[in-house]
Amino acid sequence: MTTLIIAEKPNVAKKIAYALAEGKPIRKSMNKVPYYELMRDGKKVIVAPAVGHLYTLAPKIKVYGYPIFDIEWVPVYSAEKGKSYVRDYVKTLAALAKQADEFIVACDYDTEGEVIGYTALKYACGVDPSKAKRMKFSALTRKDLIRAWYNLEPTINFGMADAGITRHVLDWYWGVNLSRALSSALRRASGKWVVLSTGRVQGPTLKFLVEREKEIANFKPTPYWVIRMVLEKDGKKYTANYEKERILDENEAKRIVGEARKGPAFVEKIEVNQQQRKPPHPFDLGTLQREAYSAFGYSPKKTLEIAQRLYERSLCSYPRTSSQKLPKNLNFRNILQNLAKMPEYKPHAHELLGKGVLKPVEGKKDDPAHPAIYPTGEIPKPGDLSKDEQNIYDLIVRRFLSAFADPALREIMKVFIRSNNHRFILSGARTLREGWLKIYGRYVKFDEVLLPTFKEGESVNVLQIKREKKKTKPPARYSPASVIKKMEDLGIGTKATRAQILETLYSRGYIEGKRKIRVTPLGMKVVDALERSVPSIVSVELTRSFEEKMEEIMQRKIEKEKVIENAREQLTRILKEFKERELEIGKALLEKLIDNNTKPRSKASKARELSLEEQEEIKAGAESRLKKREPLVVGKCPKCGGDLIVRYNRRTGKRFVGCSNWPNCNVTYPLLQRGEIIPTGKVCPECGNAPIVKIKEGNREYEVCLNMECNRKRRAR
DNA sequence: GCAAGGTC
Repeated sequence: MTTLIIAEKPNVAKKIAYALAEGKPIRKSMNKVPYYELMRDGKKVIVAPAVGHLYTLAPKIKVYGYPIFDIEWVPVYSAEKGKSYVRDYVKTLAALAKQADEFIVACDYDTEGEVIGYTALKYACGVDPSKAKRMKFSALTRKDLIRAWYNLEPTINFGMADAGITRHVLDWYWGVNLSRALSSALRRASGKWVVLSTGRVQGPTLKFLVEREKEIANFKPTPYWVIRMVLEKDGKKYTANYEKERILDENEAKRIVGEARKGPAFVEKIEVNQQQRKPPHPFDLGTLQREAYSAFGYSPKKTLEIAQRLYERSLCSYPRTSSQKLPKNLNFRNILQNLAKMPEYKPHAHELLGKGVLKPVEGKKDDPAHPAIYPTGEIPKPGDLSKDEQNIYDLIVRRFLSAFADPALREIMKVFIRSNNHRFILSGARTLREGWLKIYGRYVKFDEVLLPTFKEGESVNVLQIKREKKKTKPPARYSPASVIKKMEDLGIGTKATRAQILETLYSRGYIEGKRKIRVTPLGMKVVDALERSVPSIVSVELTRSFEEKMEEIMQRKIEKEKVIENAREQLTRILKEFKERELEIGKALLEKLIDNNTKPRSKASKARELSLEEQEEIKAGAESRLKKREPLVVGKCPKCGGDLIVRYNRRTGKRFVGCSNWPNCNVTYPLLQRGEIIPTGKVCPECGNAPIVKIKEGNREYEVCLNMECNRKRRAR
């Protein structure tokens, strides 16, 4: 008797083998694919891995037309580029199956896992899937795996397999046929062949990006006013805000300023509150992707790739997880002791080890197959990690450590200042006890606004009360990180595919912009065309209806053939109409202008907007993020003694030097727009008050006095 | 050449 256990991936095969072996399993390999042999209860057991899906759907007929419904399962290496490594896994499973007379599927217990097991049995092993048993476990611990071994399900879960197969078929029917239809329409109208695509996830994702684009295009800014009080205490200046944050009427703002100016101003009330802030929950993939984006500017795809490399080197746990919880039986103490071998984590790890009880915070989300992402305790050798890997590793380690740390304690202070019949609020905040911020503080930012001590009733030295005109802003553009979040919230795509689907939208030319995503005219028109002809493909409701059907199939309330047949009929109708209107749809895709909802922009404004955004992207670049908080100081202000710093005009993006005490001090100097600015610390000897800066442009360097009226000449260095 | 879903 030999039993073959099929796991979803190599690492899981290893874990199953080690859990079930009496003693140690023997690691062998075939076609460079690792597998394991062991004895259990007098039986020889082989544990071998798949690598995710080994089979995929492909059309039986290789002509590029539509509609196509005649599809079959084929090995992924024959259907997709870059998947040749899968061949070795299929070959290995096929060979091992010949030695076996009992088969057990031990893939993840979900619909995709069931399909992986089903197709592996049927096509790679050449055995009847109904002959196989099922190991069912929700954690990869020895205990769970042994329990699963002794409580084998007599068959695989055919309801789940059918639901999964149906999902594959429906996605293929809708996605491939509509992608072909779009591409064909465009070719009909333009004579050119451009690959267009859409699908159950791409469609709604592009749609919500388009909606945001339209909101921005249609946005009409409305003016409002804010009122501020600048006051002085112990020689320092503070700004208090009027209790009503926005005033929509300028006359009202004027009246309030006039009345408030009459005074007298005094401290009416002081409110001090303390807040405990718990550490953030352990990382699921989506949260790691967002954090890596905001800390380092990495795209979600890049973060997943880096995390996968760390995982392959055993430095962190499996990254494709939606769990925010750490397993209870994980040896936290051991991991902390190992992390303490690295100098940068040593003090933190030691402090936590001294706490006695190690109980991590956890988030709400869970994942049946994997825990949250944590460092395994394996230590990278110095210089082993690239900069990117080092960054992600640090993020994961610090997030893990801080989950065990004490809450931070914050103090929020509000000083209510009354002037005549009006009230202003001066707000302060500070951290009283750092707690987890000591470890993770570099990746989160809490305001530190220190206020001096005020007493209730004391009079306030008001320097100025003024109104400022502001404008409401359009909603912000999506970033790659916020797109992933939105997809999560809508429940479309999976943790493992969202980043990749976003990349597809870029590669189709539907969207552009590294940090602030803009929908291109092509992207706008694709959504417009689909909305008119196939509205369901840009709606999240399609995913919802798939899910309902899958649930019914799992519960054996409906047959998968029936669901597939229904989709086929529905699509046949839709695609027939699409084909009849192909030329018209293709012409609409070609139109130069975006649809009526978005105004065409003038050349000038478009050019300015793009360049501004590009500048913002560069400025907001990951490397400059930390620097941005510390502006470049080029000298002291001759008028008030403040710092002269390099600032950027919000509207034009052009740089200039201004005083850090703005708006109380209005000293500014123009700057050349090109070249690196290097402070010299010198004051101009000619005019005696403006700073001298060095400008470095390529290989040229020269020093200039910032004062335009000064006679000092440029000096080459 | 097309989807979305696993995975190295």
